[in-house]
Amino acid sequence: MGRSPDACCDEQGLKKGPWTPEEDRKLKDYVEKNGQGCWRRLPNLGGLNRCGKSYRLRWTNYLRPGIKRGKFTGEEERLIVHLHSLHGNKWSTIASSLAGRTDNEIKNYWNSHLRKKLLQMGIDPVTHRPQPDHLSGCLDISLRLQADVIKLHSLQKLLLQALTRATTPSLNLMGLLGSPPWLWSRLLQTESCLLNGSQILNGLDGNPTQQKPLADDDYCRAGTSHQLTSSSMVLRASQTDSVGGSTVGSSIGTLESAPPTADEWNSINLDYLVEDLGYCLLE
DNA sequence: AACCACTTCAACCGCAAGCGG
DNA sequence: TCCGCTTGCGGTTGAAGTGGT
Repeated sequence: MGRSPDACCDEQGLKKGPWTPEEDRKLKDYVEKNGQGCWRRLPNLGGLNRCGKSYRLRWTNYLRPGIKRGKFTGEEERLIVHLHSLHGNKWSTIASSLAGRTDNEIKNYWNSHLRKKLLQMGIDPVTHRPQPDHLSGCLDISLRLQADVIKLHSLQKLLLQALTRATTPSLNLMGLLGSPPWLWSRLLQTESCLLNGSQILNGLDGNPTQQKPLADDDYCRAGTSHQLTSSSMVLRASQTDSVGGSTVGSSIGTLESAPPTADEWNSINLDYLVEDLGYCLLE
């Protein structure tokens, strides 16, 4: 299908390089009068002499109404990371979920900012999974920054909601997160009273729950385990916080634990949830 | 002030999909 | 079905900007 590479790009005499304000004005005037499309057939626009691709790119990435310029918000950043975990480098797909942002802008922002941020967290920006070599470093960072209790509370709430929804029989929470079962089991044991649902813990790893908090020894083992994942990193942070601060308990106590609908459950991406948690800890 | 290294991002390039003749 | 045109997408480039020495 198709044909060999676009011949127009090799044509001689077509202007390249940065657009001048005058060129922008002419292109904008033309599109506003005649509408977009058929870029290849655009006339010279009274002096403009560029490749059709150049017209389209300039219009869609810069001149089109509704383009949002400027710094990405934290919410936009998290959304991009989330969508990238779902769609990979499908920049146009990602851009369709961010009003006013172009695929090119998102791609640039990913390559210059977000990718590095994830690497800094020890998360592989391609797979969105932890890089084993960096896990211990992430632990230190996350624990240092957990002083931001309010932020942590809301994130912890999300995590606990997800755990609550894991009662859905067809799901295997352990398999989804890839965390060592003993770590999950221990965490859930200590949080069960807050969730008021210790029964949901039974059967997750096949072992009956025991109401026993994590010991320091467990943390040490977690920090040195090669199986440790970003999820357990975050869990450790939240666990420490919940043990040390009573306000966490009261906050979590208000959680609604109504069973989710199938759609609600399907919309949950636990990998993203965990990644997002760690991501916010680094903000 | 001059130089260098690094970062950012607008723009380009090659490719592939969609579509019509 | 085939062919060629047009558009859209994702990777890459390089000029401009920034910060450090």
